[in-house]
Amino acid sequence: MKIGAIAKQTGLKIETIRFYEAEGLIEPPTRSGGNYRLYGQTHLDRLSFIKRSRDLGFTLDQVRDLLRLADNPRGSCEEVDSIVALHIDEIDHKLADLTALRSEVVRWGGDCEATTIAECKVIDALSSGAPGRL
Amino acid sequence: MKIGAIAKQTGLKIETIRFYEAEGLIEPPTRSGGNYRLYGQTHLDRLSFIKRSRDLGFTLDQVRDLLRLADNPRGSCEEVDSIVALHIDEIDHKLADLTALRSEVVRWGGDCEATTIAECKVIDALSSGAPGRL
DNA sequence: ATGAACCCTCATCCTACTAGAGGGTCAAGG
DNA sequence: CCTTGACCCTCTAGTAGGATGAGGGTTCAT
Repeated sequence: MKIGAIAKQTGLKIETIRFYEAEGLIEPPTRSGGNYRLYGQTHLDRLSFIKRSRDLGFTLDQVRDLLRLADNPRGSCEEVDSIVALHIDEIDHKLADLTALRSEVVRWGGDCEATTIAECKVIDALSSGAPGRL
Repeated sequence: MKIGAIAKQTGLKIETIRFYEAEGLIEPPTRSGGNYRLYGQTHLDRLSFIKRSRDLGFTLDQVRDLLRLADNPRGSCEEVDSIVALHIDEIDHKLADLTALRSEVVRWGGDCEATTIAECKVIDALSSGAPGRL
């Protein structure tokens, strides 16, 4: 299959697939007479793996590690578990940060009823370094 | 004050301040005989404004807009309100995404008890496009 | 044979900085 | 007077993870 077809099947963009090839995440596929990339099931599997991992928020470096581990069926899955655990930790941190952030933003700008900038609470808060736990 | 001093006062890095100058977010300051940047209260205020806005998660473009609005005290603060409301929306979306993501990751990797890759649930899920609403 | 749809490479851009090379300035100590 | 160290300068390039566009070639149906 050509790159457009595999892009549709995996849900990746064409450019992204070429980017992954340049990054060494997938093997360069064979080429047709007209120099088109031709993919098979192996590539489809690998690209789907990458797509799913990315959708789950793993970085490309983490995906690289997961691929390396997946390529070695006899290996221990300890390392996989630790990558996942780390990722969950990262997500939890981001969630906490975002939640705190939201309440700050709401607190600062949530019910500004001024009409001009001169009276605007938000601008005021940003300007004066108003009280805040930030 | 020199750039190092204002960096300490604002909590910004020196390079970041120079970057903001190059980006046009602040006026180029006067220079000393030795070509050092010399800042005053105006710069301190503006840089603090930027720092606080960034800490609240506004993009540089949003900060640019907020600065422009803040510079015009007679203007309406409607636009400020809409920037803030939009930002809260964005945060809410990210929160929802991250929450969904977390439960997916936990579901896929939360209690893998395998010892080898061949049996590892996580790798399996990533490889086979296992059930999931993702 | 021509037009549309597809593909190619290569270069540049995006956010918001960060890091490093290679040098200049300035005040204090010896 | 000289050196040392802290500070500053400009300029370039790099980061993640692609997106976008220019300028072309290929394939296939009509």
